[in-house]
Amino acid sequence: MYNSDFLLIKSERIFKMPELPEVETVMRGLEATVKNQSISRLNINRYDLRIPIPQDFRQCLTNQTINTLTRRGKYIIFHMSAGHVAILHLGMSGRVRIFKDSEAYKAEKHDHVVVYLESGSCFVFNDPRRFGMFYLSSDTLWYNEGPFEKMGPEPLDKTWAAPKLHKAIKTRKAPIKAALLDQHIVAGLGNIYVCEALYRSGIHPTRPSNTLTMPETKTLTTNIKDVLREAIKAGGSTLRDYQHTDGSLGYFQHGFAVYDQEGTACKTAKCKGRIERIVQSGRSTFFCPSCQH
DNA sequence: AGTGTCGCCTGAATGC
DNA sequence: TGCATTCAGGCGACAC
Repeated sequence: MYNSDFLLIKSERIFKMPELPEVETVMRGLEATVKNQSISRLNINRYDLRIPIPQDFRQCLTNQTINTLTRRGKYIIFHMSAGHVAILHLGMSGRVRIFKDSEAYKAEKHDHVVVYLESGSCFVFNDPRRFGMFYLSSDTLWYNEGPFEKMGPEPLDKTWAAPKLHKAIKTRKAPIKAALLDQHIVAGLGNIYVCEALYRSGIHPTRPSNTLTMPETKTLTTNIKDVLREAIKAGGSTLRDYQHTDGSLGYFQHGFAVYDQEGTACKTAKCKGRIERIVQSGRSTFFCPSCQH
């Protein structure tokens, strides 16, 4: 049955966790519902996320207006009228559900925060693993606090290009895979898009960061931007689809070239390689040993 | 300061 | 069938 008052923003599969494109998609999906809306009521079902929800969260936000949303790295920033910001991170398993009519809201396991708006809509933050966070800061201070204080540049920013990345990694001995996951070097990348970008660039994930040449770094920055833009585009089309379905679609209708593709044939033309999985600092890395050097 | 490891947490998948 | 084990990983804390 057509169900237009339920919009689901989530990862289709457990291993698809939110990285920059997913967070951007969630933010865009929320925007129309929350922009310039006053919060009439707010339910907090549990405070004990890994980073606890502050005790005054409800009091600080009730009857305040959400002016705008922005994104920084993997965080969504709710800019409130009275100078607060509420900062949301989806962690590993965080999801947001939106109900155009809050009467249609049905509680689910792990619904930690439910925000009711004056329009009659509501949205829900659900996070089974509780690795996410939802906390408060001030509109003038948040940018220089906590995870944002030393956070690296936005990869989709026009000013982020090869020279910046090269400067940041040229003294690093750590594998390029680890460097790209480091939010101090560049913001918003996670395991999936790092694997995909390195694959497209033909760069081996174990390469010490300081061995990347400027041309390789240029290829890498271009591919990082491309892979993120494509994912955001796919997320956007999925969002539109969601409004006419029961939420059975995921963010992406296409798969990944290497991520979770261990043992499959490399998709590069003429390459006879098979995708391998290795573990780097406790995380899976997927790559083609034949065309990544 | 840079680098690596651990713990947090739940649910899906796997093993016996 | 049922119970135990393994695995997934962003981020902060910590050790070296």
